[in-house]
Amino acid sequence: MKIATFNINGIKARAAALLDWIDESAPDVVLMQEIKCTDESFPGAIFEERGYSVATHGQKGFNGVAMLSKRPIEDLRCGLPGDAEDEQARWIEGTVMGNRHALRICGLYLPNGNPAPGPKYDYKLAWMKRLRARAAELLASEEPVLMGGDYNVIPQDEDATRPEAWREDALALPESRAAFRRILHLGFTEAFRARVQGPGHYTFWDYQAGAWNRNDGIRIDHFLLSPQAADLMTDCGIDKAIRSRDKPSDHVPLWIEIDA
DNA sequence: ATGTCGTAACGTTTACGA
Repeated sequence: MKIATFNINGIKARAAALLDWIDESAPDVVLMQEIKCTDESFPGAIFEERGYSVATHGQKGFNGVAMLSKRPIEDLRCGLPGDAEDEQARWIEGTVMGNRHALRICGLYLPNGNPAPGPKYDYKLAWMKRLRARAAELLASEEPVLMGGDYNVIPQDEDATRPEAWREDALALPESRAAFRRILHLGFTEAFRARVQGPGHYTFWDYQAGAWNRNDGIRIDHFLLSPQAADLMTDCGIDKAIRSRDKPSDHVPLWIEIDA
Protein backbone atom coordinates (compact mmCIF):
# COMPACT_ATOMS: atom_id res chain seq x y z
CA MET A 1 0.00 0.00 0.00
CA LYS A 2 1.44 3.32 -1.09
CA ILE A 3 0.69 6.21 1.24
CA ALA A 4 1.73 9.78 0.43
CA THR A 5 1.68 13.11 2.23
CA PHE A 6 1.60 16.37 0.32
CA ASN A 7 1.22 19.96 1.50
CA ILE A 8 -0.62 21.26 -1.57
CA ASN A 9 -0.81 24.94 -0.54
CA GLY A 10 -4.40 25.56 -1.66
CA ILE A 11 -6.69 23.08 -3.41
CA LYS A 12 -8.19 25.69 -5.73
CA ALA A 13 -4.81 26.59 -7.15
CA ARG A 14 -3.45 23.04 -7.12
CA ALA A 15 -6.26 20.77 -8.38
CA ALA A 16 -4.82 20.26 -11.88
CA ALA A 17 -1.24 19.66 -10.74
CA LEU A 18 -2.48 17.39 -7.97
CA LEU A 19 -4.52 15.21 -10.34
CA ASP A 20 -1.54 14.86 -12.71
CA TRP A 21 0.60 13.65 -9.82
CA ILE A 22 -2.10 11.25 -8.54
CA ASP A 23 -2.59 9.77 -12.00
CA GLU A 24 1.15 9.14 -12.34
CA SER A 25 2.07 7.96 -8.87
CA ALA A 26 -1.19 6.11 -8.08
CA PRO A 27 -1.05 6.36 -4.29
CA ASP A 28 -3.55 4.25 -2.33
CA VAL A 29 -3.82 6.90 0.36
CA VAL A 30 -3.06 10.64 0.14
CA LEU A 31 -2.74 12.93 3.14
CA MET A 32 -3.10 16.57 2.18
CA GLN A 33 -2.29 19.69 4.15
CA GLU A 34 -3.18 23.35 3.58
CA ILE A 35 -6.27 22.64 1.50
CA LYS A 36 -7.27 26.20 2.50
CA CYS A 37 -10.99 25.61 2.04
CA THR A 38 -14.07 24.48 3.91
CA ASP A 39 -15.40 20.93 3.77
CA GLU A 40 -18.26 22.20 1.59
CA SER A 41 -16.00 23.83 -1.00
CA PHE A 42 -13.53 20.94 -1.28
CA PRO A 43 -13.78 19.44 -4.80
CA GLY A 44 -14.19 15.86 -3.60
CA ALA A 45 -15.81 14.69 -6.84
CA ILE A 46 -12.59 14.97 -8.85
CA PHE A 47 -11.05 12.37 -6.54
CA GLU A 48 -14.15 10.19 -6.22
CA GLU A 49 -14.16 9.93 -10.03
CA ARG A 50 -10.75 8.32 -9.68
CA GLY A 51 -11.95 5.81 -7.13
CA TYR A 52 -11.01 7.52 -3.88
CA SER A 53 -13.00 7.90 -0.72
CA VAL A 54 -12.61 11.47 0.54
CA ALA A 55 -12.46 12.80 4.08
CA THR A 56 -11.79 16.45 4.87
CA HIS A 57 -11.26 18.61 7.90
CA GLY A 58 -11.32 22.07 6.38
CA GLN A 59 -11.33 25.71 7.37
CA LYS A 60 -11.99 28.86 5.40
CA GLY A 61 -8.87 30.37 3.87
CA PHE A 62 -6.18 28.73 5.99
CA ASN A 63 -4.90 25.35 7.14
CA GLY A 64 -7.18 22.37 6.47
CA VAL A 65 -6.28 18.70 6.03
CA ALA A 66 -7.75 15.88 3.96
CA MET A 67 -7.41 12.15 3.41
CA LEU A 68 -8.05 10.25 0.19
CA SER A 69 -8.13 6.45 0.14
CA LYS A 70 -8.81 3.79 -2.47
CA ARG A 71 -10.21 1.65 0.31
CA PRO A 72 -12.88 2.90 2.72
CA ILE A 73 -11.86 5.23 5.54
CA GLU A 74 -13.23 3.88 8.80
CA ASP A 75 -13.50 5.41 12.27
CA LEU A 76 -12.77 8.90 10.99
CA ARG A 77 -11.71 11.38 13.64
CA CYS A 78 -10.98 15.06 13.00
CA GLY A 79 -9.19 17.56 15.21
CA LEU A 80 -6.28 16.94 17.55
CA PRO A 81 -7.59 16.25 21.05
CA GLY A 82 -6.48 18.17 24.10
CA ASP A 83 -7.80 21.71 23.56
CA ALA A 84 -11.51 22.33 22.98
CA GLU A 85 -10.72 26.00 22.21
CA ASP A 86 -8.46 25.18 19.26
CA GLU A 87 -10.35 25.91 16.03
CA GLN A 88 -7.48 25.38 13.60
CA ALA A 89 -8.01 22.41 11.25
CA ARG A 90 -4.73 20.50 11.43
CA TRP A 91 -5.44 16.84 12.24
CA ILE A 92 -7.35 13.97 10.63
CA GLU A 93 -7.14 10.25 11.31
CA GLY A 94 -8.85 7.17 9.99
CA THR A 95 -8.42 3.43 9.64
CA VAL A 96 -7.75 1.78 6.28
CA MET A 97 -7.72 -2.00 5.90
CA GLY A 98 -4.83 -3.64 4.08
CA ASN A 99 -4.92 -7.25 2.96
CA ARG A 100 -3.52 -8.43 6.29
CA HIS A 101 -3.45 -5.45 8.64
CA ALA A 102 -5.60 -2.51 9.66
CA LEU A 103 -3.63 0.74 9.46
CA ARG A 104 -4.43 3.73 11.64
CA ILE A 105 -3.42 6.65 9.42
CA CYS A 106 -3.09 10.19 10.77
CA GLY A 107 -2.60 13.31 8.67
CA LEU A 108 -1.25 16.43 10.34
CA TYR A 109 -0.33 20.02 9.63
CA LEU A 110 1.84 21.14 12.53
CA PRO A 111 1.84 24.89 13.22
CA ASN A 112 4.64 26.91 11.60
CA GLY A 113 5.30 28.85 14.81
CA ASN A 114 6.97 31.96 13.41
CA PRO A 115 7.78 34.49 14.65
CA ALA A 116 9.59 32.96 17.60
CA PRO A 117 9.43 33.79 20.39
CA GLY A 118 5.78 34.86 20.55
CA PRO A 119 2.23 33.55 20.79
CA LYS A 120 2.49 31.62 17.53
CA TYR A 121 5.54 29.79 18.80
CA ASP A 122 3.79 29.08 22.10
CA TYR A 123 0.91 27.60 20.09
CA LYS A 124 3.31 25.42 18.11
CA LEU A 125 4.93 23.98 21.23
CA ALA A 126 1.55 23.45 22.92
CA TRP A 127 0.28 21.69 19.79
CA MET A 128 3.34 19.42 19.79
CA LYS A 129 2.67 18.53 23.41
CA ARG A 130 -0.89 17.51 22.46
CA LEU A 131 0.48 15.60 19.47
CA ARG A 132 2.79 13.68 21.78
CA ALA A 133 -0.13 12.78 24.04
CA ARG A 134 -2.20 11.51 21.10
CA ALA A 135 0.82 9.66 19.70
CA ALA A 136 1.31 7.89 23.03
CA GLU A 137 -2.34 6.79 23.03
CA LEU A 138 -2.03 5.46 19.50
CA LEU A 139 1.20 3.65 20.32
CA ALA A 140 -0.49 1.87 23.21
CA SER A 141 -2.75 0.08 20.71
CA GLU A 142 0.31 -1.93 19.61
CA GLU A 143 -1.03 -1.81 16.07
CA PRO A 144 0.34 -0.30 12.85
CA VAL A 145 0.04 3.49 13.17
CA LEU A 146 1.32 6.10 10.70
CA MET A 147 1.44 9.84 11.35
CA GLY A 148 2.30 11.72 8.18
CA GLY A 149 2.28 15.36 7.24
CA ASP A 150 3.92 18.75 7.31
CA TYR A 151 5.64 18.78 10.70
CA ASN A 152 7.22 22.21 10.15
CA VAL A 153 10.33 20.87 11.89
CA ILE A 154 13.82 20.59 10.37
CA PRO A 155 15.06 17.70 12.50
CA GLN A 156 18.81 18.25 12.06
CA ASP A 157 21.20 20.63 10.30
CA GLU A 158 21.73 18.05 7.55
CA ASP A 159 18.06 18.56 6.63
CA ALA A 160 18.68 22.08 5.30
CA THR A 161 20.90 23.38 2.50
CA ARG A 162 21.76 26.42 4.63
CA PRO A 163 21.22 25.49 8.29
CA GLU A 164 22.63 28.85 9.40
CA ALA A 165 19.72 30.62 7.68
CA TRP A 166 17.23 28.76 9.93
CA ARG A 167 19.06 29.11 13.24
CA GLU A 168 16.51 31.55 14.73
CA ASP A 169 13.50 30.09 12.91
CA ALA A 170 10.65 28.23 14.62
CA LEU A 171 11.27 25.29 12.26
CA ALA A 172 14.77 24.67 13.58
CA LEU A 173 15.01 26.15 17.09
CA PRO A 174 16.41 23.68 19.63
CA GLU A 175 13.10 23.61 21.48
CA SER A 176 11.25 22.62 18.28
CA ARG A 177 13.75 19.88 17.54
CA ALA A 178 13.61 18.61 21.11
CA ALA A 179 9.79 18.48 21.01
CA PHE A 180 9.99 16.48 17.77
CA ARG A 181 12.49 14.09 19.33
CA ARG A 182 10.30 13.67 22.41
CA ILE A 183 7.63 12.24 20.10
CA LEU A 184 10.14 10.01 18.31
CA HIS A 185 11.43 8.77 21.64
CA LEU A 186 8.04 7.33 22.51
CA GLY A 187 9.03 4.63 20.05
CA PHE A 188 8.31 5.94 16.56
CA THR A 189 10.49 5.43 13.52
CA GLU A 190 11.02 8.36 11.17
CA ALA A 191 10.43 6.54 7.90
CA PHE A 192 12.67 8.48 5.55
CA ARG A 193 15.70 8.44 7.86
CA ALA A 194 15.26 4.72 8.47
CA ARG A 195 15.99 4.20 4.77
CA VAL A 196 18.12 7.13 3.57
CA GLN A 197 21.06 8.75 5.36
CA GLY A 198 23.03 11.89 4.67
CA PRO A 199 22.33 15.48 3.58
CA GLY A 200 20.68 16.79 0.42
CA HIS A 201 17.13 15.43 0.81
CA TYR A 202 14.40 18.07 0.98
CA THR A 203 10.61 18.34 0.74
CA PHE A 204 10.20 22.15 0.65
CA TRP A 205 11.75 24.95 -1.35
CA ASP A 206 10.51 28.49 -0.72
CA TYR A 207 8.89 30.35 -3.61
CA GLN A 208 11.13 33.32 -2.84
CA ALA A 209 14.63 34.17 -3.93
CA GLY A 210 14.98 31.34 -6.44
CA ALA A 211 15.22 28.72 -3.68
CA TRP A 212 14.32 25.86 -6.05
CA ASN A 213 16.78 26.92 -8.73
CA ARG A 214 19.53 27.14 -6.13
CA ASN A 215 18.36 23.90 -4.44
CA ASP A 216 17.99 25.83 -1.20
CA GLY A 217 15.64 23.37 0.52
CA ILE A 218 14.57 21.93 3.86
CA ARG A 219 13.14 18.56 4.93
CA ILE A 220 10.02 19.24 7.01
CA ASP A 221 7.47 16.65 5.79
CA HIS A 222 7.74 13.35 7.64
CA PHE A 223 6.17 9.97 8.32
CA LEU A 224 6.39 8.62 11.85
CA LEU A 225 5.68 4.90 12.19
CA SER A 226 4.75 2.81 15.20
CA PRO A 227 6.95 -0.30 15.58
CA GLN A 228 4.21 -2.43 14.06
CA ALA A 229 4.01 -0.10 11.03
CA ALA A 230 7.80 0.18 10.73
CA ASP A 231 7.95 -3.63 10.46
CA LEU A 232 5.79 -3.38 7.33
CA MET A 233 7.64 -0.56 5.53
CA THR A 234 9.34 -1.65 2.31
CA ASP A 235 10.21 1.72 0.75
CA CYS A 236 10.11 5.48 1.23
CA GLY A 237 10.90 8.38 -1.09
CA ILE A 238 10.41 12.00 -2.11
CA ASP A 239 8.79 13.00 -5.43
CA LYS A 240 11.22 15.88 -5.91
CA ALA A 241 10.79 16.33 -9.65
CA ILE A 242 7.29 17.78 -9.55
CA ARG A 243 8.66 20.94 -7.90
CA SER A 244 9.88 22.10 -11.34
CA ARG A 245 6.46 21.85 -13.00
CA ASP A 246 3.98 24.66 -13.72
CA LYS A 247 2.12 26.03 -10.71
CA PRO A 248 3.89 23.86 -8.14
CA SER A 249 3.26 23.78 -4.43
CA ASP A 250 6.25 24.89 -2.38
CA HIS A 251 6.26 21.33 -0.94
CA VAL A 252 6.63 18.03 -2.81
CA PRO A 253 5.09 14.64 -1.88
CA LEU A 254 6.74 12.21 0.51
CA TRP A 255 5.58 8.58 0.19
CA ILE A 256 6.01 5.21 1.83
CA GLU A 257 5.22 1.64 0.79
CA ILE A 258 3.66 -0.47 3.52
CA ASP A 259 3.26 -4.23 3.06
CA ALA A 260 -0.07 -4.32 4.82
C1' DA B 1 15.88 43.65 -3.80
C1' DT B 2 12.50 41.58 2.84
C1' DG B 3 12.90 39.00 -3.99
C1' DT B 4 6.73 34.60 -4.08
C1' DC B 5 2.65 32.51 -3.61
C1' DG B 6 -2.54 31.55 -2.20
C1' DT B 7 -6.70 33.18 -0.15
C1' DA B 8 -10.18 36.62 1.33
C1' DA B 9 -12.47 40.91 0.93
C1' DC B 10 -16.23 46.93 1.46
C1' DG B 11 -11.28 43.82 -4.65
C1' DT B 12 -8.69 46.23 -10.21
C1' DT B 13 -5.33 46.38 -4.12
C1' DT B 14 -4.21 45.34 0.48
C1' DA B 15 -3.60 42.21 4.43
C1' DC B 16 -2.25 38.00 6.23
C1' DG B 17 0.02 33.57 6.63
C1' DA B 18 3.61 30.84 5.05
